[in-house]
Amino acid sequence: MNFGRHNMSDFLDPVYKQTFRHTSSHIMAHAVKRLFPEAKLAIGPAIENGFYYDFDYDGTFTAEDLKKIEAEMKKIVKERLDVERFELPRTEARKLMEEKGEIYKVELIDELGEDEVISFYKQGDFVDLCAGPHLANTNMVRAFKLTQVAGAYWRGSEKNKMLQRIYGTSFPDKEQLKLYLEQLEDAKKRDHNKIGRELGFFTTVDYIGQGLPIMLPKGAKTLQVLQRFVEDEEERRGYLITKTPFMAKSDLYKISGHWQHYRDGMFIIGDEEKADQEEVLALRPMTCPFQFQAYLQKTRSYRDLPIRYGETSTLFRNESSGEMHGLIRVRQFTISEGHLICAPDQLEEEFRNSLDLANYMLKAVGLDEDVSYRFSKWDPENREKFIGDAVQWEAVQDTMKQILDHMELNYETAIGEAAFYGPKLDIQIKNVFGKEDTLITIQIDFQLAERFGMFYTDSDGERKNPYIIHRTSIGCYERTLALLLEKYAGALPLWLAPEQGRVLAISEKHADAAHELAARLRQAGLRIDVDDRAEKIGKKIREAQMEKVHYMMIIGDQEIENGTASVRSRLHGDLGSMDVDALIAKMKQEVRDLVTR
RNA sequence: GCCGCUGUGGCUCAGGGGUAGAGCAAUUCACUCGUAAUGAAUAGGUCGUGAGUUCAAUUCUCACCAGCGGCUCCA
Repeated sequence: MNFGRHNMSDFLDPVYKQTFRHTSSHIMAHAVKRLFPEAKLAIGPAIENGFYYDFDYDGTFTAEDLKKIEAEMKKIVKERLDVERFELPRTEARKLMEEKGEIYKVELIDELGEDEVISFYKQGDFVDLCAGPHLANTNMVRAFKLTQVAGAYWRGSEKNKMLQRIYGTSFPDKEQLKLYLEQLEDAKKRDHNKIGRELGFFTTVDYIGQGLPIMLPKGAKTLQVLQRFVEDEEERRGYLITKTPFMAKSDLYKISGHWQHYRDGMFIIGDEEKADQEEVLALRPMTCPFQFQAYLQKTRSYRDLPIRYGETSTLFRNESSGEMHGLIRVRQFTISEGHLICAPDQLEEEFRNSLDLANYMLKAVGLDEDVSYRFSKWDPENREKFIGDAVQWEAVQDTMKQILDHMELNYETAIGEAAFYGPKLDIQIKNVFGKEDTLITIQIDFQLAERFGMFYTDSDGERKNPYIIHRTSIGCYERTLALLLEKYAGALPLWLAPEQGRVLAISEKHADAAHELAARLRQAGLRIDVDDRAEKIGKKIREAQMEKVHYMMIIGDQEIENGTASVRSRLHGDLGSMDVDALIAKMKQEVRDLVTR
C-alpha cells in the first residue's frame, strides 16, 4: 500500500502520520548512505513525535554531520523519487542484502517466519527491507528536522553492539514543524529539573553525588504536606503503620529473592568475600521483607485478614550512572509503601481498594487526567528474571486480568514488566519530554508469603499462605513532586504550595504591621512569608509573581488604618481590599475545595 | 554501565594559550514609594576536579566528577 497524496487532515490520521514519519526515516537513511556509504542500516521506525534510524557506523555523527544529512535529505525530497515496493523470495532477498553488506537486514530476514512476505522499498538507488507502507514519493515530506544523536544497542540489548541513532521529526509543511518545535521549547520551560531548581524546591551538590538531591525548604514543605495527607487518608482506610529499618543483613534478602534477582539495584555494605567473619548488610531497595517480619510476629487467623501495613518508606536503589534524572530517577527516595496481606477471597476487594486509593490521590493532586494503566506481566521467554513456576504465574495473571476486567479498566499489556515475584498494574505518566514513567504500582504477590513462611489459619483449620498486594498510594514522593511541578509549571495548587501567600509592605515603616498580619494568617494555618525590604511595591509584586506565590497581601497606611488587607491574586490580579477574617476564610476554603475536588 | 552534548562569581550567559567580563542577585547608602524591575557605590571567581603538553593553561590533551538528551534498567 502506498499513500499517493495527502492533505492536512490526513496527518491527523495516526496510520498516515506513522507512514509519513516512516518514509521520512527512509529519506534520512538514504541521505546517510549517500554521505557515509560505510554506515550499515539497522532499523528505522516512526515513533510518537517523529522517527529515528539506527546505523552501525564507526565514529559518531556530529552536529555538523546532521546538518549535512539534512541538506542531503532536502535534495532527495527535491528529486521527487517514487517510492516503490517489490517482493523477493527469501534466498534472493538474503542475497540482495548480503551484496549490499547489510548484515543487520540479513539477520532480520533470517528471523522472518516461513509464510511471511519479504518486501522491499526502493527510492532511486536506495533499497531497504521494509514491511511498509510508505508515501508514494519523497517529495511529500516537506518539512523535517534532525533533532539529536544517541547511542542505542542493537535490538535493545546491552550485550549487543551500540549503534548510532539519529532522531528526527517531520511534517507535511513548515508551519506545522515550526509549531511543533515551539511547543517543544515551551514544554522545556516546564521541566521540573529546571523550574524546581530555579524556584528553590531542590538542588544537587557534586560532593553528595548523583541521584541524591537535597530537598530545600520549599520542596520539603510540599512533600510534608503530601505525606501528611497520604498518611491521614490511609489511616482512615484501615492501614496500620510500621517503621522499619533502612538496612538488613543479606540473609533477609536471600529469603525474599532480592539477593538473586535485584542485586544490581542494591547498595551493599560489607565484604561478601568475608561473609563468614563479618556482617554483610544492604540498604533496602523495597520495604516488603521488613513489613513481612511484622506479620510474622504472631500466628494469624483468617479473622485477622486483611492486614494492611503502610509506611512512608525511604528506599535506596543503585541506579546506573546514566540513569538519574532530576527528581524522577534518584538513588534515594521515599515512597508511600504498603502491603496488604489477605486471603484469596479478599484479593479482588483489596485490589479494588488499592486502586481506589491511588485514584483518590491522583485526583487530589490533579494528575488523574494524565495517567494511563499498564498490566505488566512476566515473560515466559525470559525465565531467569522471575521466580516461581509458569503454571502459577499464568494462574495469577488470569486472576488479575479478571479483576481488571471486572473494574472495566482500560489498560495496555506489557510483557516482561512484572516484578520478579508477581504481576502488577502500573499507573503510567509522561513527563514534559514525553517520556513515560511509572507513578504508582499495585502488585499481586503469590510467592513471597511462602518464602517467608507467612501463614494464616483458615476457617477449616488449615494453615495457608496469604496473598500479598504490594502497592503505593501516591507513588514515590520525589517523582510525584516532579510531575506536579511540570503539570503546574511550578505554581502548585494552593494546598500544596510551599508559600501560600506573602505579605508585602508598601514601605519600611509598614514592616511591623506586615509581620503582624503574617502572624495572624499563620495562626490560621496558612503558610505565609513577608517581604519587608526597602524596595518598591511593584518590584515586590513582580518577584512574588515569578516565585508563583498565590496571594499577595499589600500593607500600607490605608490597610493599617482600616484593619484590612489589600489582596492580589497571582492569577487574577488586584482583588481589592478585604477583611482579614474573610481572606483567611477564602484561602482556607480554596484549600479544602482543591483537596476534595 | 554505554553513546553524544555540556560545566566560567548565587543565577543566566559572553570570552578565549599571556592568570577574566556583562546583566540579575548580594551588601552599603540615598529614596519611603500603592499592584510585574528606583538610583548610586561596593564586594564576590585558583574558569567542575586532577594530571599532562607548553616558557606560560581557564583556553589544548587525557582521566575523573557532575548536569542534560538517548539506550539498557526501573518507583
